[in-house]
Amino acid sequence: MARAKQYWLFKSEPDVFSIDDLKKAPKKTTYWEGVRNYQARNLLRDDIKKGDAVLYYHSRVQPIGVAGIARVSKSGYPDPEQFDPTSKYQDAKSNPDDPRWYCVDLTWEKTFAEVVPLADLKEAPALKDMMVVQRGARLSVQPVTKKEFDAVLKMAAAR
DNA sequence: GCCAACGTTGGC
DNA sequence: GCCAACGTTGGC
Repeated sequence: MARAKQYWLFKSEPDVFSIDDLKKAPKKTTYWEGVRNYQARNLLRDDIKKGDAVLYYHSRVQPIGVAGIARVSKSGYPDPEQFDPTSKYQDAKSNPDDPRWYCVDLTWEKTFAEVVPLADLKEAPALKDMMVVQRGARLSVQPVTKKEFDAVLKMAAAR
């Protein structure tokens, strides 16, 4: 029985890994490593599944906002970097038999002609409950409703 | 670059 | 188990 597709928002700092970097990556795919927050980890491990749609959000660097769309191409699996001593994401306390951190694979799907800026998201009545517009929302992987997802697509198309 | 808000750590 | 101190995030 097919599970209903779900929607998410992934934050990234574009000077670290932008949506263009994702588009240029081999097979336009990367693994979303380095999430070291338990709430986000739980989503990656338990809830985010292959086929889910993702709003690709650029934080910190102007223009801040949703830059495009990506798709989850592999469901949650243990983040290999936690066991890599050369990685800055290594976590020596994580046990390979019971990994602490998870990642998913993300594939580029679409880059908007223009970033939909955070300021516009904040002004849209349909998005008033969206997590990313709330003050102090730091979760790097956030659930998004279908209604919110569609509203962002519409705003991107209207720009 | 600043700094407020947040999550995590660690002493007690 | 509390909570102060600390490190990080992220909008501005």
